[in-house]
Amino acid sequence: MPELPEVETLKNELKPYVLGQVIESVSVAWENMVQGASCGEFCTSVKGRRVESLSRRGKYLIFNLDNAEKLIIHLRMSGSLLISTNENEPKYVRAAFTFNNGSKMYFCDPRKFGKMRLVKDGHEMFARLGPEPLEEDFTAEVLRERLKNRSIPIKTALLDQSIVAGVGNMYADEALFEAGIYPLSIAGEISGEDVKKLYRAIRKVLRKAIMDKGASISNYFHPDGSEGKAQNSFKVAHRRGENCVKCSTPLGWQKVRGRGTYFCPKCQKRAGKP
DNA sequence: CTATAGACCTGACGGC
DNA sequence: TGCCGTCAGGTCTATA
Repeated sequence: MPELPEVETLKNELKPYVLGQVIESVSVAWENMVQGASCGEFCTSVKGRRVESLSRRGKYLIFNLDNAEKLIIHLRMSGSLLISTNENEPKYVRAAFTFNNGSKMYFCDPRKFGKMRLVKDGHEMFARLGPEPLEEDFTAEVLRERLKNRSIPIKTALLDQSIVAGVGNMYADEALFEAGIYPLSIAGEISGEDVKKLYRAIRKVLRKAIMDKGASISNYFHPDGSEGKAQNSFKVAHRRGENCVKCSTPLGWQKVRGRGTYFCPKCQKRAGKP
């Protein structure tokens, strides 16, 4: 489920359940999801810590703990965090946190790609992440500079977290459609005008998705079991076989560096050199 | 340094 | 029904 809008929504929706709570215990069913320490060390260190605040960096969800350590969770492809206040346990539970009010937070993940780790404050975990696309310091000029001299497809560049943090496969496709840019355009060859369009498109698409509380596809649910509706506004992503909302041309699909890519072959022109 | 396959995992779905 | 191939919202690693 996780791209920036989904993680941002998750952060907001988890707050009422976890802020101020003390983690009484942790159990881990899939040990490979713990990084940076052994499973036992991880559980021992987390136990007894109070959650002071939640934050987000790129697609990482951060639990700021009362001892200045941070519990960092990445949901990767199929992870979700579910809150339960009763005995019902969801499917695919890979780790479970029990809070002092009796509620539980389940880290569910069918594909077992999700990761979590505990880091000290000031850890350089995020050193290589690019700018936050919704922050003020991310400008069209910054984007242009980061795409300069790159000979990779723009679709691939948008997925590179060191260029911009938080954009994933769905919102990369949506942003490129919004900007009218062909996904295989070479990143470094895109004109200044088109980079501006792309910059605006990225922010527009992400903001809209956050207002819609993220996308719920592939059985993803919010912590309380509700669903987001961002997918209902998708114009190209996951719309294989449908027609373009602007020009009615059948949408295209192809793999770009291994990732399924949806686009309109008519509206999205190759940017820069022909 | 940059760029690209491969690896990590499981489930759902379409075709035969 | 079963089997097989493809696809799924991500990122790390090894290799040119």
